Order: sequence, then C-alpha cells, then structure tokens
Amino acid sequence: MKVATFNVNGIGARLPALLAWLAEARPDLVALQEIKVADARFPRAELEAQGYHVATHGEPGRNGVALLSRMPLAGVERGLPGGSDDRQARWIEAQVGGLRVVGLYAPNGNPAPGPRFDYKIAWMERCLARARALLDLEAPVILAGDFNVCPTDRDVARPEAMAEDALCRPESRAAFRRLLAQGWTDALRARFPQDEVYTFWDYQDGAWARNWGLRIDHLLLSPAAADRMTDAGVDAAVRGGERPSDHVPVWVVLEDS
DNA sequence: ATGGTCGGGAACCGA
Repeated sequence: MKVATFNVNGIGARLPALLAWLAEARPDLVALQEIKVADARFPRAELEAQGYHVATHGEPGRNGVALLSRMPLAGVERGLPGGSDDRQARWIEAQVGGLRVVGLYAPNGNPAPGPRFDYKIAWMERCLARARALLDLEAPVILAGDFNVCPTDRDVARPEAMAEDALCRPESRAAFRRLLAQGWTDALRARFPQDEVYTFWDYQDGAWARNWGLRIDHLLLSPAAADRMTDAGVDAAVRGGERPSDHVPVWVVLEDS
C-alpha cells in the first residue's frame, strides 16, 4: 500500500491541486495537515467521490489534520494525549487494516526563543510519550506529518540562514533525534541516505525557483512497518503546479503483509 | 528598500 503525507496549507484553496495529485499518485492512505477549516467545512463529499473514507480533526482558520483512506478508517482518535487545555487540532490516529496511522502537524515554534517555541518543545515531549506507547504495540505503525523539524543541516538548503529558526534549533533537532532513537525509521532518509531532499519551499523570495528548500515533512515507520517498506519518494513537481501548497506530498510504499 | 507571499475569512495573524 502507498501511504502519503501532504501539508495542503488550506483545503479550500488546495482542493483542485489535491484532487489532481490523488488521481495521478493513487495513494491508498493520506495524512493531510493545515486543512485550516472546521470539520463541517471540509470537502468530505468531493473526496468520498474519489473513493476515500474521510476522518477530520479541524479547527477554524488554522491548523487541522485529516486522514483519507481507501480502506475503512477504524478506531479514530483525535488530539495528542497529555494536553488537557490544548485545543489546537494537530493529531489524528486511526486503524487501517493491520496498520496504525498517525497524522500530525507539529507546532512551527517561531519566533524562538519565546512562548511559541516553549509550546513546540512541550508538544514534542507529548509526541515522544505517545510515540513510545505506539512502538510498544510492536505492530506496524506510521507517524505521518509535518514535524516542523529539519533533522540535520543536510535537510536545509541554507543552513546558515536558518540556524536560529525554530525548525533547526538544537532543542528541536534533539527532540527529533530522541524520536528516532526510540526505534522509528525516517523512511525518506532511509531511501535517500545522501541526497538533497526537500519537502517545503517558502512562497517568499522565489524559494522554489532557487531551490531554497527544507525537509520537514516526514514518514516515521515502526520496525514492523519498516520491514515492509519497498520504496519512498517526494512528489516535488507538485510545488510547480497551479496554485500550489508550499509543501509537497511525501510517500512510502509498504508491501502487503 | 524595515519590503517581500500565501490562506482563512473578513482585520490581521500565522507560516
């Protein structure tokens, strides 16, 4: 099965581009981030018409995540545990056959330092706790989303310009490294150990034309899921399309168990 | 050059 993550940066503006990509890429399961609408405004019918089951966890105007799946979505859970007063819609989980999938949108954290950065780091701690519990299932699990972390300088076109950015700060990278140290496989980096691979190019400063990119959208596989990985990639051409998101889809293929 | 680009949703915040 083909599993993808795509930060659409507003489902309202992105529906045509999303539908075109779905028709071309034919993913079986997709985690969407930054849908930026309440559940009632999500274009559920248009996606169901393309053969997808839909589960949303929306928020008016910002954030918001969703899952699309050709197979039924069971056991849907909304919200990252451990934040009783956290109303930001950044986490959704579901069971798809034998696979547990998490769709996540980690906080950006800028400006750093400051309260937004503190929230980012605290959120990553909660993410680490939930990820540990999911790994302990010893089952196929995939964490799919916009982690808002560039893991290393190899994942940044202009590391010197980004050194103080929340996406590249040592604290952010340390949290991501601890996640990997739990036993998750970074699917895209495993497939392309040395290459320059980006998943985001800012709308400003002609970043796409200059290839000033970042790798911040990740697919993390539990050991049982990593054993089934046969391919992974980035659909970078989507960034050059009509009315593009500033992110592009990232995907992995898992062979059937 | 104290700018520049987007989306959501109706002024400005977040990215």
